Amino acid sequence: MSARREELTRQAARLFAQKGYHGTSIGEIAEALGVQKGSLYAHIESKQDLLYETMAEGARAFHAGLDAIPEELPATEKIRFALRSHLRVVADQLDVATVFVQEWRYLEGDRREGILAERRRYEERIRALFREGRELGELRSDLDDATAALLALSASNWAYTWLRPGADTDDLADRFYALLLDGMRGYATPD
Amino acid sequence: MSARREELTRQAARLFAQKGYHGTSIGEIAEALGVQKGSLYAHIESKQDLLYETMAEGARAFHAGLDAIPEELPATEKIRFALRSHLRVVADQLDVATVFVQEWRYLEGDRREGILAERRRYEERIRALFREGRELGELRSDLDDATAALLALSASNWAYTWLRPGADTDDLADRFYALLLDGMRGYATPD
DNA sequence: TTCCCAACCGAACGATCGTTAGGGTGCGAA
DNA sequence: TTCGCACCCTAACGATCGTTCGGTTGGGAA
Repeated sequence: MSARREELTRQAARLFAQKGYHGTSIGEIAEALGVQKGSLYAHIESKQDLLYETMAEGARAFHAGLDAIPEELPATEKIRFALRSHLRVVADQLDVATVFVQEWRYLEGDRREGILAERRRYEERIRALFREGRELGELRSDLDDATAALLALSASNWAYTWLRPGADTDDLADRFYALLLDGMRGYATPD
Repeated sequence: MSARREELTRQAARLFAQKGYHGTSIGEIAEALGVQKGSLYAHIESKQDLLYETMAEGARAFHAGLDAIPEELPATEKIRFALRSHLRVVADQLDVATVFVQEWRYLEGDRREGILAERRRYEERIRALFREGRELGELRSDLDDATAALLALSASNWAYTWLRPGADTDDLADRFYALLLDGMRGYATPD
């Protein structure tokens, strides 16, 4: 993929994140590149291509974050690292993450199913961490791990709306982690 | 507001939630009402009107939920009721809530500022509950209430993506509440 | 020096968009 | 019986949309 082509995808992701897929015209993307809109079709076949590529990049980034977590860590540590990874992806690739999280429904055709499958797989990988934590006794035995994963994933998925680039996402993830694991009540944190 | 007019707003909210504001055409809304698209302009002045009214209805519903929480309750109970209220609004008015949460950025003009102010005020009301809980000693004294509110609000705001109408939202809210307050760790729940 | 090819231009295409205008219909109040 | 009004239709408007196409350009490989 040529440098120019990557610049095109980057600008498209930026505009899709800012104004939405349907709210962004091919003309605007071309203008961001300093080019006539017809010229874009030397690089792409359709506007959908740009959406798909941004989504694929998002899926790749989120999964790569989980892949980097050492298998031998305790389940709770894996959860902590998963939170860190997720927030870091959002902060570092805010445009891509924003599009990945909220523009996927405008994907059409076969590609849509593929991306949706990647999204489901990501959620399942997170859920598995909580299940593992419960089964290994690191988390309470009566934990409803589906609800727990839902809570953590929901909070993470919402992050694109308030995370600003440059934030200390590791620290923030650790704060989330501490709240989720030990709770907010006064008596819940023995030292 | 006439019955026909309310039906129009309802259908618009449904389509905006399903296909997005820019992804929904006036023609589609008209078709849902069994009417020619030009006929809609006997009821509205512009497509923006429909978006604004859905947003305003969302703001009203979310705030009304908080208004109904008795002032004399302990802060932690208020938090539990706030979670119940939020999830109930999402489940009962899924279309309106979906639009309120993710289509606000397509609002234009003065109305946009008004709706944004209502969104900020809602977040501030939630944050105040956690602050109150900490100050009254119901929550741990070292609680980072901004982060705590962010965590709870993020999870709630994401609910429109997975909540299905007819779900037992009170039960789900209580499960979220229990996880947030007491944590997921094994030793964190004395009886 | 020739050739290739990625990149872009300029102009146009049909389709669809939100909106407007003028006229019609039927029902409830006066 | 008349009137007003809510509601709808048909037709068209200009604007903008995504996309196509033949032609041009410039720099690196041969």
